[in-house]
Amino acid sequence: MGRWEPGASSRLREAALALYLERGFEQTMVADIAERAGVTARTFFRHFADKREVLFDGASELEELSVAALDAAPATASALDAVAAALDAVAGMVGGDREFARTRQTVIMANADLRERELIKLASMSAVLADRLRRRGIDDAEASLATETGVAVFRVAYERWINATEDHDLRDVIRETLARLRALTAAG
Amino acid sequence: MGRWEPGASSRLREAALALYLERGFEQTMVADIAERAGVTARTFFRHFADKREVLFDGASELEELSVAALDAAPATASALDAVAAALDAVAGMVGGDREFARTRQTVIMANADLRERELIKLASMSAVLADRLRRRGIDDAEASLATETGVAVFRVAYERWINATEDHDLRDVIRETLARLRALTAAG
DNA sequence: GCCGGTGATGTCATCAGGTGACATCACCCT
DNA sequence: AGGGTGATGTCACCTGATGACATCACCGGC
Repeated sequence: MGRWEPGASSRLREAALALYLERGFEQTMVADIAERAGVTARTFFRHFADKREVLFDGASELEELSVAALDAAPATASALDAVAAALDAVAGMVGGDREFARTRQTVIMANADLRERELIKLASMSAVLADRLRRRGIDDAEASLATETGVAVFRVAYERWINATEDHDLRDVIRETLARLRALTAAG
Repeated sequence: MGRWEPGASSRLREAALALYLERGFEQTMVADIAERAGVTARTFFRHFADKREVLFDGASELEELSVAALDAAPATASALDAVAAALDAVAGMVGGDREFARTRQTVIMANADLRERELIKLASMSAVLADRLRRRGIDDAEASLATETGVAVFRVAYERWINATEDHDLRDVIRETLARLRALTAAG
């Protein structure tokens, strides 16, 4: 398209991840990332809304994927089962490369701003999924409760999956965690 | 203490809330807040770590309160019941002034940065509570799952409470929501 | 009653994140 | 060949945030 090396986005993404990992998020300046990617700082902000977004720009695809999976769930499925289907789809996409997930998580967990961003992405997904549940005729509060709970399950499962010594399938960990939740709530 | 009017913190807090409500968070500059409070911008940052924190600085007290409530729960209580006790304590503190909660929520929901901060405060509380559960001998994953789920319940209940036409007791709404969660997970 | 310590504040300088406006240049299409 | 298009560079600027240092009222001891 332009006179420059193509793939500025990917180069910026890689440069940012590498630098965030090497010296930490705060210690990395946008100018550094841009320089390593061979562009100017202004160009960085044309590709990513802010310094954090470079680690989260896959979230919208993930959101679409999860919505599709939820919509594909049978109409007879319970609210929680529909959410489980969505989580399964997300896990299929995120659970492929555990090594990558681990380093990404290392970077994110090392910085509060990045943790905040991670949380709001999940919250956004929860909101979108809840909206789809409502369109299925599910009660307002019940829809929110189902997706918020589902996201809680995902969060716990994801962390377990990342920190486990053995390499399980993320989808299995999610299923186990969901079963555990059922036991937990039944016990009371 | 000083030669100036005392209570700079509260004045800054009030000024900030008022301005965030009047013209929005982003449109409000720290200099404006400081001016309305009769101090300089530099002083604002001595009282609050950043522009958002002025709306969340009660969180640490809330965290301590919740921990105390959880620790006070009987040793025989289930993980979820202990978390419920903590939520009950939190609700007792934030559930007092619904009008204030509503305006505060209006400000927060109008801005993504503020929503992020809100999320991480709850996540932090979840992490702290999970740690206390672990000290009770509760399994690692189970502890996280219980507190994350509890926070999910709180979030949904809080929103319902704020948007309800009638003025219920937040603690009751939480109890109802928790009961609903049990039904939801049992149904699957 | 004076006197130095203390703590909150003011002042100044500076940096980093982020944005708008405009110029530039390769590529494509006609 | 020439104009349109889109990505980039360049420049100016604002705002959030922080460090260093000065200042001044209050407090306790002498």
